[in-house]
Amino acid sequence: MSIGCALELQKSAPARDIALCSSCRLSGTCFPQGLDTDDVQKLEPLVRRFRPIHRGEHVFRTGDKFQNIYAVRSGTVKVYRLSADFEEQIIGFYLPGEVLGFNSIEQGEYVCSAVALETSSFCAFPFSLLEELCRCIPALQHQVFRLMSKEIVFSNEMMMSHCGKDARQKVAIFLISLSNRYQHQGYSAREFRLTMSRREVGIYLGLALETVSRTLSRMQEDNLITVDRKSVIIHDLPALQQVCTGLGPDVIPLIPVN
Amino acid sequence: MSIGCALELQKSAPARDIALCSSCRLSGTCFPQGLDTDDVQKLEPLVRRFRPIHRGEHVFRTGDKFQNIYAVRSGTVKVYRLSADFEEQIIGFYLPGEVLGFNSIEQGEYVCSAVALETSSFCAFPFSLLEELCRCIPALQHQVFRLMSKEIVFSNEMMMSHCGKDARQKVAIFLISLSNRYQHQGYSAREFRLTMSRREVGIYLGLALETVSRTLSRMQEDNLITVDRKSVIIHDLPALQQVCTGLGPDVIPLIPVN
DNA sequence: CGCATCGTTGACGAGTCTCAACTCCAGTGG
DNA sequence: CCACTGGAGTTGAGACTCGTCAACGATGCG
Repeated sequence: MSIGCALELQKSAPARDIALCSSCRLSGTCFPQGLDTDDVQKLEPLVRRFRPIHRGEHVFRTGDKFQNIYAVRSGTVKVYRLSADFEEQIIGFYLPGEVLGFNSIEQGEYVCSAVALETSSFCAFPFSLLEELCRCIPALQHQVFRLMSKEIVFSNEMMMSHCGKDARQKVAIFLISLSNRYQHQGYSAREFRLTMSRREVGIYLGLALETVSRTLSRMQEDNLITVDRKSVIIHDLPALQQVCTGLGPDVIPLIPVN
Repeated sequence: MSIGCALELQKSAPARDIALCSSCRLSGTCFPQGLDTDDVQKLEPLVRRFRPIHRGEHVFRTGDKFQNIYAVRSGTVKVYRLSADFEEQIIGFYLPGEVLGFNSIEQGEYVCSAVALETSSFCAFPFSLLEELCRCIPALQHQVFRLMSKEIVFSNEMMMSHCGKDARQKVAIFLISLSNRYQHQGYSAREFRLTMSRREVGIYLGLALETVSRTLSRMQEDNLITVDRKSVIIHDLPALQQVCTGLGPDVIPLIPVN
């Protein structure tokens, strides 16, 4: 069952003790960002909240009618699709505070599938209502544009981090991306769980799963990180960042990585 | 000189015989798409048009204040930036009818540079005015969302076409992407010019320029294409499409590539 | 407890990068 | 008109990274 159905369920069974946008600690990266209290009040009635879903359950599937933009409240979501030759392709992993579904506006149906990698919860924003509200609240419209712009930038970054980088650089970039994103939501930047499998990391980075495994082991030997199955501890973040650029540890970049 | 300055110039020197949106043959992929005649009339006064720029001239540069979204009227634009280690990274090539600048909304300044690869012309849409107009014209707001959504999808596609593909597949995907995009604007799908250098193709695809050259030569040997310097003729489009998927020529894909 | 899945590690080979030489072409100036 | 020059493109040879295949260990689930 995908969440579309769960959403229907929720309508009849009203949400119990689920935080409102106004008191949500993730509102700094989600739609309410930049809105004043008044405008958040207007946004509130749009939001659909419902029970968490478990690992393996889908938020939506390729071909489902596009209705909602989803904000991750907790957990991790893998967004993927199957290529023409039935290989899984991974578009991205979405962490708490991140928003998914923007890539399906044009088609009018979801162009990919979204599945929970662990128990996860969401807020759903019906897109047609969001569009209407955008016309009344300039700050909301701007925020939607900003979020979509951010998605383009992120996708561009990913694209470029696949170009001309070797396995070690790719894995370092991936770890630092996760670290930054967790930190941004108030989690630890140094210590987190890889909620996805080595295979999934490999697909995402364009590497064989064995290469991912080897690279992580190698980084551990070099005292950059400690890996134990799903858990990762970053010991030397600056060194890891230098790995990304391909610069030696003694070279100081003049242009900061943004 | 970047186009920002050219824009100022244009204000004093009014456009001569430059087509309006209502009569523009590219309006099917640009902002006017889906708007009725009335709404296009309202959009018209926003648009800034000016003289073509030459190869090597910039439309904007990294760090410039973000003001306009640009639509390519003719020519080719390379969008790029420098990485932390001063390597050129190419975000994309933009052809007539395509729209650039969406990735800079969030920062408020251009996060990349855009340079003409041949003599090229543009329409500029001041973004703040566009936002305002979006509140009055629902169809325009929806179109901006659609264009941005499309940009996300395209970037996702690029990302995935770098994953787990070998050089031959990457180059085939690149050629077919160009072919489709030219065809969509009424140009030939079979015959076109590669306005970018082998080096630039290589950077974009994450390959060495020698590999690009070798791959093109190899495709010519296989009678898939003819390459002569910048000119490309595609002889066997279906075969080229099969190269993309990695499927043999005798395997019929059940899911059409969209 | 058995089984399936996930992750690790090793050996080998294919594919691509690097380095280098060479050709071709456009533009420049004599 | 031609020689010169620099850039772009092609092609070859060797080195190296990474993918593939395989075996094995660890973990989690029924």
